[in-house]
Amino acid sequence: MKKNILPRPTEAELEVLQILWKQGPCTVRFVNDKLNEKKKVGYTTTLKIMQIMFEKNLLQRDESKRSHLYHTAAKEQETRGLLLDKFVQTAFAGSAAQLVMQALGNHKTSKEEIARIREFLDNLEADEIRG
Amino acid sequence: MKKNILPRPTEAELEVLQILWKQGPCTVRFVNDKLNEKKKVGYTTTLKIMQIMFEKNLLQRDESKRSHLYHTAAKEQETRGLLLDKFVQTAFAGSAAQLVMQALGNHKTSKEEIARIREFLDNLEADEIRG
DNA sequence: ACCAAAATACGAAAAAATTCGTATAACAGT
DNA sequence: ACTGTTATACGAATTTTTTCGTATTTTGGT
Repeated sequence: MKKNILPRPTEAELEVLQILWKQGPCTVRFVNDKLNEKKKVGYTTTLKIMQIMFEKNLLQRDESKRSHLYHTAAKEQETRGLLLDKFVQTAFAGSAAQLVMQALGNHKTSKEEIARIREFLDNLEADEIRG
Repeated sequence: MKKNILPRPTEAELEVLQILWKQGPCTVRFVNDKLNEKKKVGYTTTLKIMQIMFEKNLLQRDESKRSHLYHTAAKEQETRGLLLDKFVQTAFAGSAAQLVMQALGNHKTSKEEIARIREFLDNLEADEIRG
């Protein structure tokens, strides 16, 4: 099966994706309202961004109703992975471990989160040993 | 003391920074050669980018010789931290722990790296308990 | 059927980022 | 001092991304 390689979203596009990830399928109106909670942005601007994302296949939409319902084309994890790869490359010279440590250092991480990360590492190593 | 808030570097600028981080102070020529190991890019293009970075105070330079020697204005860690913050915000909805786990999941991390991350977590928690 | 409200489509302006051409200055070797 | 090489400065073209104005369409209420 052919892996559909989607383009990396721009920053404005990412803001839209965040909303769709959180809320599920939305109308342009809804996304625009959400965006405006953070900064002023015109409706047609948001519309255009989402239309472009549709053309790029970053989004799909249900056109059966008047207000189209948009949803993401790729899984949240997939897109984040794509962005992460690029980011590790360009900002951390390819070293994921470096990034991880800096991330843990900067943002104060709670005990619970640290615990979850530990668990995660356990599983990782377990997998590694198996193959 | 006033914290000098530098702008977030663009992608092209980041490529330059990576080289300077790795090599220390460089001439434009050197940076351009390095860049060309990965992709074709004209000398004056690289020059221009670095001049802009100089104007933005992302870089400083020694002009005493004919070939100016450029070096980064901020510490590697500082810049990475800045980029990381933004990235966590826009791609991981502010959750550093999420980012960490995805980073560890995607890139196969070696046992040694995992061990170092564990140590890091130990220290983190120790610090947390103390203060 | 008509009108106001709200949606999409489209094109293009504006802003940001990247690329490069040309002019000019500095230097090295002869 | 002359000449070719290599550097910087500068401006502008190109490309990418973001923003929005205007036209048109759809719909719901009267």
